[in-house]
Amino acid sequence: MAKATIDDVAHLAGVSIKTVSRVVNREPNVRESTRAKVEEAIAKLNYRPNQSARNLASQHARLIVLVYDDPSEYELPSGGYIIKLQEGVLRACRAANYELLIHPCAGSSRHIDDELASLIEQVRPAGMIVAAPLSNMPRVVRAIAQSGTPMVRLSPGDEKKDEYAVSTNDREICAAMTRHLVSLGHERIAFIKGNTRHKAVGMRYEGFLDGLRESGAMHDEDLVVQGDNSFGSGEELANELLSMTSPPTAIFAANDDMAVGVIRSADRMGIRVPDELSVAGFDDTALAQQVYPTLTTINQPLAEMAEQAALALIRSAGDGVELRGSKVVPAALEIRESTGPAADGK
Amino acid sequence: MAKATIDDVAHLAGVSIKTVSRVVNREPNVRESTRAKVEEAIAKLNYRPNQSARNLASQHARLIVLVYDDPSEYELPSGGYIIKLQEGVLRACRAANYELLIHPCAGSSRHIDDELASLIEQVRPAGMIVAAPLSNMPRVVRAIAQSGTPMVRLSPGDEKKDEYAVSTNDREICAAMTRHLVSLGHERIAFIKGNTRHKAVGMRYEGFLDGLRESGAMHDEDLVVQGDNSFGSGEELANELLSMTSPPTAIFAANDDMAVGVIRSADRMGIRVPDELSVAGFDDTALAQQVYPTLTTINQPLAEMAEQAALALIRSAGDGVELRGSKVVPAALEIRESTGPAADGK
DNA sequence: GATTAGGCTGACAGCGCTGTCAAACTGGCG
DNA sequence: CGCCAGTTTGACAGCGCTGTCAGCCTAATC
Repeated sequence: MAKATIDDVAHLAGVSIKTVSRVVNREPNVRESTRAKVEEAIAKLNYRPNQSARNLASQHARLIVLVYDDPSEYELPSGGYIIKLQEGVLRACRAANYELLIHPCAGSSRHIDDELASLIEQVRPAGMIVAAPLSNMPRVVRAIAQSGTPMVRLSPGDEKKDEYAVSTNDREICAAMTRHLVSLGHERIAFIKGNTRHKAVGMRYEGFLDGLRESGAMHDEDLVVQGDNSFGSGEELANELLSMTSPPTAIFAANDDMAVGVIRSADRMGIRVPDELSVAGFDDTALAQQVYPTLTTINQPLAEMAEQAALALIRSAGDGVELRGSKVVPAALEIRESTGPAADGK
Repeated sequence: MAKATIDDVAHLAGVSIKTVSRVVNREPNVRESTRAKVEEAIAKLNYRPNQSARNLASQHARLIVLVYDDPSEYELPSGGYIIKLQEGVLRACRAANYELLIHPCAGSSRHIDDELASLIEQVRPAGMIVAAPLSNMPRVVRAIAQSGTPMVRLSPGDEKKDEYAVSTNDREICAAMTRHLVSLGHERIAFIKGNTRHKAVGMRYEGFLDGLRESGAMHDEDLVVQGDNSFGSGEELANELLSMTSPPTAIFAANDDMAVGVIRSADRMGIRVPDELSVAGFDDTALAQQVYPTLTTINQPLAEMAEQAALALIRSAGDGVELRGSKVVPAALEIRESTGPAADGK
């Protein structure tokens, strides 16, 4: 019942441990008949290589680390963002038989670089995936880069040539959403900006401006307000916007939580959505389909992005080719009930 | 710049590597002056022990594995359940300098025991935390137990004496919620049962019955329906319940998602909550505070439960004492806007 | 001063695997 | 048949740490 080691397998198959190692690692130059013998022995003994030993000998673990800003500190309790990232990474890991270590850490901490260096030296992962907003922080990126561990940044907002990054087309898709609102007849469209810790979130506002420009719509500075990504801020800012003498007929929020806050505010003020007010968000969180009316939003392909990141890391660990360049996974509009034609006669 | 090893430290401090190992592992029997010398050397070289080597030598990793049923298969996209579990485990890990490996797996898979055995043999974690509903599955529990890895089960519903489990008082707290509804004057209270994959969820219905009995209220079988934990099922079942000739004045759903479905249904049917209908849920997900009206629910202390589980595992890894018995972390009522006095004259 | 218990330290053998390198074998060709 | 290049295999030295055990040193005791 004691777990079999490579020696047991070698013995049973009548070969050296090195040959067993070759078979296990699918290395070339093993005769077919030998391979078969070894595989039979492996099956018979139910042998499974000890990762720690492999890691020690090969200097890196079959492990991917996902680091992200500790959500308990500031973020929405929904955690949908993180779950989706994990889901994508796990999809890639499962196929390649890698495991996933998650390591949220306080982006604001002064010792974050030390913490990461320590983590890396301790587990020596095959690669690190750094989620926004950590991926925007030079100290974080530098700490990992210095260790020589392959890294891919998610939505960094500022790709450098010598690194690999995966992002989405925040700006373009927000322009598209804006054009959609304009095409519904909205002339006074408000925008609630998000927390700019995520640089990509900043791009959403740029996209909004692009969309206005592209569709020849008016831009009113008074209709742009600054939120903090929270449900509460959306609610509060909507209260203000909707109390204006000439209120907007559509509100586009930089994320779903704020958009849902807007709907809640409208609900309390007796303003019907979408009849009197159109609301659009960004993220397509679970919430978007659970509110009433369901929220028109933008589906950020977080899981796919994370999967691409993991895939790149695994590939690079396999062939040793250095990561470089970047990849854009496009987002998509999700038109639901919360947007509709602008009210007439306004 | 090459990473320092234990030999480098031993050399610099003028002691043997074993002594360095003692200092690093806080073992007793090291003279204070020696300890200081070693610590100085460690600091100077910025030495960090290589986990893989430690793992290999000590036969287990400073790693806790959290396994749960793969949510992408059937569960709500919110993932709040998982995030909370992770949060709790991470809290404990951070303090003890452990890392967290997450491993969702398909509970329905025929090879799940093999998958887990393989995982365990490969990473040799210090312990495993098994979340519901996996923690109810004999095959899963047996596979882990056989490996000899310390394990704690979360909400297993059926503690065995020789294992450690952490759960909450589902039944008692549901009785309390029911009494609360009765005390508000409700006489026709419906209950939407949840998916019984989670045995603990089954206890919620028992608690409902207890509460009815304890407060001397009537029990009407027709008001008990079977949901599947999803938002959609809550909505659908509420449609039916509220269309009855003598509809309930309160609906208690076995989880928040279904409760929110109920609110949505009422909203669509023009039934005011809580004026005409009280709604209660269970879980206190993020959603509960974001719906309108905010949802009265039960705060299941998932993060605390997970933290206790991890703490127990870490403790056991430290002192080698076997885990045994079980721990109950009590839940709490969260009374919000969705419940109120029963409508008069009904 | 001799003896002894106990605190402190170090030598050394692994843990189970991979990487390196040399040896053995193979088949094709002159 | 001998030779060569290419393929297949194995011996062995680590990877960096922990566990075991023996030895040393100290101080307390008689």
